[in-house]
Amino acid sequence: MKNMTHAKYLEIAKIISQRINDGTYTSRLPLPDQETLAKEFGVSRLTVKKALDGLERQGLVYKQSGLGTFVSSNIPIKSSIDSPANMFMGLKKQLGSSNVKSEILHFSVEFPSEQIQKNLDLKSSDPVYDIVRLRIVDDLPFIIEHTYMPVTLVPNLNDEILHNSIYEYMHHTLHLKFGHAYRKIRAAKSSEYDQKYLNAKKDDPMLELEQIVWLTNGQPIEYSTSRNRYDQRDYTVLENNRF
Amino acid sequence: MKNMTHAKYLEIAKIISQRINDGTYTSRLPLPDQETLAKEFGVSRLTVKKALDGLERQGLVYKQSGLGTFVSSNIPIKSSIDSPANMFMGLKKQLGSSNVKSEILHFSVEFPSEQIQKNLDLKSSDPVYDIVRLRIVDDLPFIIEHTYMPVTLVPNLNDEILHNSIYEYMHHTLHLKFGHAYRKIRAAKSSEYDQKYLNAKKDDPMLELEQIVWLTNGQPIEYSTSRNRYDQRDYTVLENNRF
DNA sequence: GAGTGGTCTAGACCACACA
DNA sequence: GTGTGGTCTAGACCACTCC
Repeated sequence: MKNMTHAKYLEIAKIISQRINDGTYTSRLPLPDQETLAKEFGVSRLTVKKALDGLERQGLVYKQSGLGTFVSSNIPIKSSIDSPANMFMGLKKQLGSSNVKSEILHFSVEFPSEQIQKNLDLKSSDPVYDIVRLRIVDDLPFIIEHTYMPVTLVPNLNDEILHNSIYEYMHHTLHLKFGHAYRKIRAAKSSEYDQKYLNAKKDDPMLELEQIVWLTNGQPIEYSTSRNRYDQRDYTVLENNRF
Repeated sequence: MKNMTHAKYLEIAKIISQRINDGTYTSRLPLPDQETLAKEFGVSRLTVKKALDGLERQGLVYKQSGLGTFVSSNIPIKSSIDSPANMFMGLKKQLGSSNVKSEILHFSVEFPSEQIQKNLDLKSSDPVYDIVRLRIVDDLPFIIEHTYMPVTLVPNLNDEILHNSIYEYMHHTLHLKFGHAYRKIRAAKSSEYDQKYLNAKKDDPMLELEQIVWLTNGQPIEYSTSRNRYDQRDYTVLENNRF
């Protein structure tokens, strides 16, 4: 079947990445060559290459023309407060089984300001949600998210969804698919809001993420800023020199 | 010629991205379909697709199966202090024609600490450079970079190179090629160093980038931390939901 | 020379959007 | 149905690395 979601190259990438995880292929050593893998999986060499290209962009392997494909070495500076900046998921999914709750600090529908019109490509007559949530992880205040979304693209948003996961609602109920995002990461001084809800001290630096997220059809779906205390989270980027 | 650096798909991607820049293809409108582009460039459809895949990962276009390929809309929250976190280049190249100078605050060769051994995958007997530079842009202090590099991989480093561009030396003289990097971005309190050299006030937050960079052959080439004042720079990530 | 990954083609079929 | 992008193949040749 040539279905996108069951594409052979995705299956093969999954299998190979499992083999890297379970130690079948080990760090700094070469994988079997592409022809051999193609025979094993009963596909053409190009399909194997496509799988390996993806894994290379994700940093799991690297290739050297004329030599082979190798498993990347482990990353020694990973830590528990690392949070991938290159992901499309809500806090709940990102933190796995952790206990994530949300307190709604503000929830309204408004006509958008000029800046929000620009950021979400809207007319002044297109209403937007204006949402401020305090996300609480393991009963400790963790992050303040201020989110704007067009009402027409995300109908019927309500308190219950806000207390759980907006992302899950968008994906599983509305079947919206995220395409790309532009994220900006900066340091900032703590505001009264930060001090009140995140227990930040007056001279505690804050880490802020500002982003616009687009759907696969090119429409902006979200403009938001998220702030956390400097000692509770950092953002990581895995970058790759491939086209 | 089937040379990597003159690959057809790279040429085509370059031409298409120029056409996006000069307005031949405009925002939110479809490009010619892949078959038409293939005929125009005298290549197979797959080669055109490969070019478009790359441009899509870079956020310049987005594709919709069954509909076409479209030019992404402009990003309305770009600002002058934005600095792409997903790039392999030194300050000089990144800031273009700007006036970048470097003051050497520290330069020594040492045996690596345990942490540095881990970060650069070295033995305790492999010497490393320990470099601290203050980067000055348009005569204003901008960023403090603390860099460790293995001596064997970057021989003959000297004051003159440090005053100019280490990256240029690595690329053009040593012909080293960067493969991937893991970067960590965090907020921090200002240190005495920051206050002395970057004119940070005591309660000014700092933005810190910590990174490991690997060559295309899997060897770690650099471990570094860079700090700037919160009001002088932010990092941006363009992220993409593609494999 | 032998073995590896990189590029490219021509052709085929599938999935999806829209009329 | 028509037109779009997505996947996949078999085969070819090239560039690079090591022996």
